[in-house]
Amino acid sequence: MEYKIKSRIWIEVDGEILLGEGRVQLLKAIAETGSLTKAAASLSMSYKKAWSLVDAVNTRAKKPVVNTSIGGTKGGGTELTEYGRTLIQTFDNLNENCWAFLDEQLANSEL
Amino acid sequence: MEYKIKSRIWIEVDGEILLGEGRVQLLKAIAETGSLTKAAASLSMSYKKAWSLVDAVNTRAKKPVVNTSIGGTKGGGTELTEYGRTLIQTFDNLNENCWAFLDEQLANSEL
DNA sequence: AACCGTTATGTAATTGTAAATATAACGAGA
DNA sequence: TCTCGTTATATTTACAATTACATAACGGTT
Repeated sequence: MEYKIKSRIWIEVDGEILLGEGRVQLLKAIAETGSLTKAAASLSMSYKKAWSLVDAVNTRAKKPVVNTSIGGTKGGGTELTEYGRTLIQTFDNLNENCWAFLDEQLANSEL
Repeated sequence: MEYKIKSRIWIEVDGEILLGEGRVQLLKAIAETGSLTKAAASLSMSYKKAWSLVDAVNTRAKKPVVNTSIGGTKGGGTELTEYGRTLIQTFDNLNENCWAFLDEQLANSEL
């Protein structure tokens, strides 16, 4: 019966989405699995969609966010760059700060 | 080329959406037109969708947000309650405070 | 040279959401 | 009592986003 305030944040570049919660989740799955295929599967997401999301992030960010390799013993793989990791870290920080801020704001309102 | 941070906020009750930006916009249109039909049209939204949104807000809020009347010379109409107006007002305040907070947060980050 | 798991990309199929359409009820005024 | 614009609701239609499927390329290893 209580009101709860929720939010979603995202970062844009040139009016297009660079990074949001879904993409961060995907990047985290890539960091864990080392593979875009496995990351997509772990999120029950089609490979095509996962690829499109990562491609969008990679081309719009100021620096590359992932390194990919094709072929070889393991078939290839996808790994986060150092910049990719700081991007995720910063996003998570912004998000948590935002939630705390909004909770406080709502508590101070008269609803 | 610069990163910009965006956000959307909404208020939930029992895990369901009570009020978000779209619903606030609709309530504002109702306040201006005095009619759900006209409000929907002014937002290029189907009447059915508009009605569903208003109904959801009205049934989940702690107090009614609109008063409706059917029939009569003007056919009827929909008007905001006092509580509806304060709800809108508070939502807009929360939203603007959130935007300002996030802009500041992003500026203080290293992205 | 053949194999394997992966990245990369296009096309067809599906499905879930939104819109369009139809219908009923209401009530003040002419 | 008839009209008119509105609220209220169900059903059908259309569309857009997502998934599913198919195919090619890659490069260590065997």
